[in-house]
Amino acid sequence: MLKKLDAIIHSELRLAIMSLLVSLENAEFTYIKEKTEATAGNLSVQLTKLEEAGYITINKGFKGKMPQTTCIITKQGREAFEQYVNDLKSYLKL
Amino acid sequence: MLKKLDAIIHSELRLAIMSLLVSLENAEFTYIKEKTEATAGNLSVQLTKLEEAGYITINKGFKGKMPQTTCIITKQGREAFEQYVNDLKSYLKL
DNA sequence: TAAACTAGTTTATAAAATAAACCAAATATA
DNA sequence: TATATTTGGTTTATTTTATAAACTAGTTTA
Repeated sequence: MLKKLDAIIHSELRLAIMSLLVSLENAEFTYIKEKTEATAGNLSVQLTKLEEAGYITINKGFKGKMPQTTCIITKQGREAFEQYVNDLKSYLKL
Repeated sequence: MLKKLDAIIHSELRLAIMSLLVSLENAEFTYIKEKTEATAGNLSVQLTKLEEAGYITINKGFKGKMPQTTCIITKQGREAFEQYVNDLKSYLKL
């Protein structure tokens, strides 16, 4: 009856990250931090988990002289997110 | 922007329990266990947490000679569930 | 040049989920 | 009629996860 929810996505902060990334070409670490109001440490950890799951790719570069981390959702990540939303609907009767 | 999700409800098993209870007058422990495919131990713990949060009431009695635990969602629980669904929608853009 | 700030990562701690072990009573089986 | 086995749970221990704190490396500003 109830589908198992993707645990990688279900975590609140990772869900927030994914929901930002699905509708964005790419997003900077600092932007995600601002939008989610997460601490840098927590964000760093959760981004790494999403990357390890293959749901996002993390790009490190520089903006001027300052380091800059940008994130992009992968095809796999987009699909997983859609699947998660569908699974969740069965819980919420949406 | 993103509302904080109710942590009590967000847990996968508790979400499954709540989603069952919102559309049922009451449900037996064994019924919930069957539907959610949770272990008895995990279910026991999560039901207690929902009760402590004031989201359900747990009733202990007997069905014939066997012990029987039944759960009912409270008004507060119903409201919290509705709030959770609304908050979640902002994450999922539903 | 020292203080404060930016952009993070790593590590330690707290909280949560889950599993394993246990218990009491009922029922089925040899 | 003993004795397994099953039912319906609870309690406790273990694992996993989330979060916070501490740290690094470099930059900007006073």
